[in-house]
Amino acid sequence: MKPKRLADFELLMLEKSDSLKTNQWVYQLLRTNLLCGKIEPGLPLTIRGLAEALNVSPMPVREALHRLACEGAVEVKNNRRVIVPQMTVEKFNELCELRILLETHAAEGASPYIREQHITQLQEIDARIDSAIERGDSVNISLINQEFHRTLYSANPFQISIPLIESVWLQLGPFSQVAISKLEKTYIIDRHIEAINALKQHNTFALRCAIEADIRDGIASIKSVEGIHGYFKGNTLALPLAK
Amino acid sequence: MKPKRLADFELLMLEKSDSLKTNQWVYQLLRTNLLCGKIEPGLPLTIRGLAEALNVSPMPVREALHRLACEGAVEVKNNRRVIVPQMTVEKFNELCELRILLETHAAEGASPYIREQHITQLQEIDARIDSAIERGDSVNISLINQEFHRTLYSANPFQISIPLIESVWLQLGPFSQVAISKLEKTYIIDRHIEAINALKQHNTFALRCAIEADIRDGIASIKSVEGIHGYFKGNTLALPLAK
DNA sequence: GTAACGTTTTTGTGATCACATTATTCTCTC
DNA sequence: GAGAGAATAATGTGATCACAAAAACGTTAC
Repeated sequence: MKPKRLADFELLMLEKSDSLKTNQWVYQLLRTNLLCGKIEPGLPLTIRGLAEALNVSPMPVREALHRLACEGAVEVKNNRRVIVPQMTVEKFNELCELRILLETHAAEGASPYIREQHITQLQEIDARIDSAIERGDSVNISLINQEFHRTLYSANPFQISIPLIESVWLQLGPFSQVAISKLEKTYIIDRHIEAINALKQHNTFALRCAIEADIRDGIASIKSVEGIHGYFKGNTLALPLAK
Repeated sequence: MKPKRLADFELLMLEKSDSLKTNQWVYQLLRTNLLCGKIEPGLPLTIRGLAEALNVSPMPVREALHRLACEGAVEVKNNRRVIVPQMTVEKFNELCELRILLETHAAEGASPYIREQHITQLQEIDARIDSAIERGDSVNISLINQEFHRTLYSANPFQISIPLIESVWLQLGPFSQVAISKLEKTYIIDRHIEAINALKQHNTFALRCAIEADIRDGIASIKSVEGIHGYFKGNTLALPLAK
């Protein structure tokens, strides 16, 4: 079997607005594609290859890849090859624990700053998530879900943990998306509503619980995917590609 | 008063070994200087200026600065100017909380993997810290102290929170160092010994407590510095430069 | 047919240049 | 003398080129 190449992949394109610098456009495009699982784990990424695919010079791609490497979204091997990292069971569990640790903390820190406008904003985002679930649009479920969390934590004007949290998301993203896309039916208890209610009451403890439950639900969904173990690295089961 | 310029600063130099790529050398050099407080908060950093000071082309400096920005060590303003970020009271408190959150977690995760060799390694590092305290070498106290923590957490082979922790250190570093250098006498209860004892007994709870106490001691030292409020941004007190 | 070797191609890094944007400095006006 | 505006200098970004290291390929020997 021939190894997959970059050219074989359809990248999700974002149009480039003029206000956006080229390197930021490339960065966001790659980032989104990674989070959506469009670029699958193990695939080697080359500067020139991406530059050609995106019709830009190698320079902005170089910077974007370096930044993604710094955030843990891609992995630079000793050979200075850049690949999308593969997931192991241990890494997955640790990343989940870090999500809970950081996000419950961030939620607690945001709680005192929540105003009416935040509540309505969060409700609006939650409605969009429901709509995406309705359509079975797994990519947008993830993206809008992240928007919900980011909006909540950002209510704290002195927030500085969001970059750390986004780094964890980036490391979990590609794998989660691959797994979730195999899930026919997404059954969801709406923890976001629980969180919003906790915010209304300024009940910090209930908020922490809702956030933790939300994250754990997501983990449980992923773990419920049939044959999930085959998607982890270092497993002898057939990988999806070989099927 | 003329604003300080990059050229006015004596950079702590590191020799460049051949195995090290130029960009990594520049990165580590800048990183160390930031952690040591050699480059003071508020100072604007320019690519060409640093390139000239280090006798390299602008390209490796560009990459190093971008990476540092990604880690939060330097701040890119809207004007695309790069400066060493200034500390606020709120940011400082939040960073300290994050340190405790992440590092107690990392310590707990490392605990089951601790072997005899780790213990002796940690004891050796701790001895070097004592020696640095003896000499009053505040720069090395910080650097070796970080080595202690990093070594401990790295015992866990599935460790992935260290990059996050290092990011927090980088954000705290410049400010802490400036503050600590004003501290004549560093009185230290050796929490590291407490941590090592907890490790020997595989007492995870005691380990968490020792790590948290160690971090809180450091915070208390900084807060005990006379006139510390003057070093925070947005304060009308005279900054050390104007003294 | 398979493994080892040498050649060719590809890749990342560093350097240099061009350009648009932003600071800085100088000059003119009041 | 001080402030507004224009001219000049400096800066970050993107593009292109040169080079060394690494991967991919084809060839040869067994």
